[in-house]
Amino acid sequence: MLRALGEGEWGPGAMIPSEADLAARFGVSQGTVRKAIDEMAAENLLVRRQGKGTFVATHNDPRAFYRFLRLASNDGSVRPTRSVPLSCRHVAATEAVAQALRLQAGDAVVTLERTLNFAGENGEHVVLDEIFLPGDIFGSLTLERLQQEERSLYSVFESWFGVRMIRAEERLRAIPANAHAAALLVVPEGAPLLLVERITYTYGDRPVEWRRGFYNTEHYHYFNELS
Amino acid sequence: MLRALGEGEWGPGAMIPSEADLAARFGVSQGTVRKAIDEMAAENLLVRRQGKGTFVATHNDPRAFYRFLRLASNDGSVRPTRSVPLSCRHVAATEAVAQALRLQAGDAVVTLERTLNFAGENGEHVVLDEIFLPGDIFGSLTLERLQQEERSLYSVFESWFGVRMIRAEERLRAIPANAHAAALLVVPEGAPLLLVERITYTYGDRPVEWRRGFYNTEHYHYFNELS
DNA sequence: AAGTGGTCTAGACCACTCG
DNA sequence: GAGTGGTCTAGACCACTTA
Repeated sequence: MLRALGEGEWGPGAMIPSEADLAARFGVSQGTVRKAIDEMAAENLLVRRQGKGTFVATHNDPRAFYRFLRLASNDGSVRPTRSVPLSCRHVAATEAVAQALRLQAGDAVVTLERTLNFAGENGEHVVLDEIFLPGDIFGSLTLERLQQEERSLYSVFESWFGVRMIRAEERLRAIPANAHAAALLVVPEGAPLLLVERITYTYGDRPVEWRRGFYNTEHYHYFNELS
Repeated sequence: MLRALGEGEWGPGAMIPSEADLAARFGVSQGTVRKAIDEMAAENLLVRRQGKGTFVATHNDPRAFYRFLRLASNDGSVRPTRSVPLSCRHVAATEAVAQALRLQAGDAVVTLERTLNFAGENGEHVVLDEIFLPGDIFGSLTLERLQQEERSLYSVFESWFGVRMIRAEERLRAIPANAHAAALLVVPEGAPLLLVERITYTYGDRPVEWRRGFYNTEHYHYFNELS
């Protein structure tokens, strides 16, 4: 019911009409609108704020900056992260990339490399990300533009390309570090790394990002809640 | 409101009173009861079944047998698992165990080792679990009794000790296989393994299990949904 | 004070299950 | 057909935010 509207009518961060207005517009009662909004809020599509209104979820909100980052320090300390872009190239999709992004092999793809840094005594690089994005949307991405950004990648993607990341699926494995990752993460070649493969979806379950993250889990870990 | 009741009044798998009965009992309307039940169902404490009733969640239900197991085959195939108990010893809690289970170092603890097997061509052992349980609850656990069981561990714990696992926190790291794990999982010593540390909680956020799972992620992976 | 979401009510009707 | 959860209504009142 409201899903179709959520896809275009109100931009990220915008306030949607009040429950009473929506009820009148759709010819249902306020309680019904309320329930629909509740469901979308449970899916992190909307954010309610009492006394203010209901807003379209956005990665530009500091509260949601690291919504998809499940990394925490082993000793419980919380440090700010910094993303360091390394490369940004325009290539043709390999079979694997095409399958993940539901493209044809050979289609235009933007591939991006970056490390995640945690501030602190040693300031080590903890994550190396290889990111693949469909070229038809992200074709104008360049390393220079990224290097001038302080915000999170998803925040940038949202501002520049209007792509809101809604949900993601991750697959985790333990693998030996290859030479490239070992050099960037400053670990011996062959050292165990946590490989986090992520496919990120936007509205309509369209995959818009494939990401392979190499995590050095010596001082950090991936956390998860099960219920 | 209903939480206090959920802790003892109705057993696992039992049907709770109808929404109308509960409304009368607490002097609120059916809609309010409904909302409370909705919230508990969202936390997997209750299970609703239209036309039948609302039931207390249980690990004995086939639908929930592997609620906490986030392991899937890389090729998408689904195979039944088999748990092979290896040892069951009564020991004194080390510092690490005591902290995880909120006990004092030296308190009685039951430690259990088992592998998880996936049926199939090769029938390999994919997971080695080291499980630590508070001795005051699980003191009567023995290897012999476990070996005669076909059900999941949590299902057994629920039947034998009345302990329902409600939620869990997991921390994941990549580590090199030690000699013990390498032998049981049939991988070279030092091969990368996924270490999944889990603390499992029962009602009242009481930790009742600490588990260290060593996952061989060559043909399987840990999956997760982010939203 | 006006507008927002948050909670609750009392009742209606529907969809599903089972004897 | 009786009993269950599933959905919806129209309205009341409360808590929070902002001007």
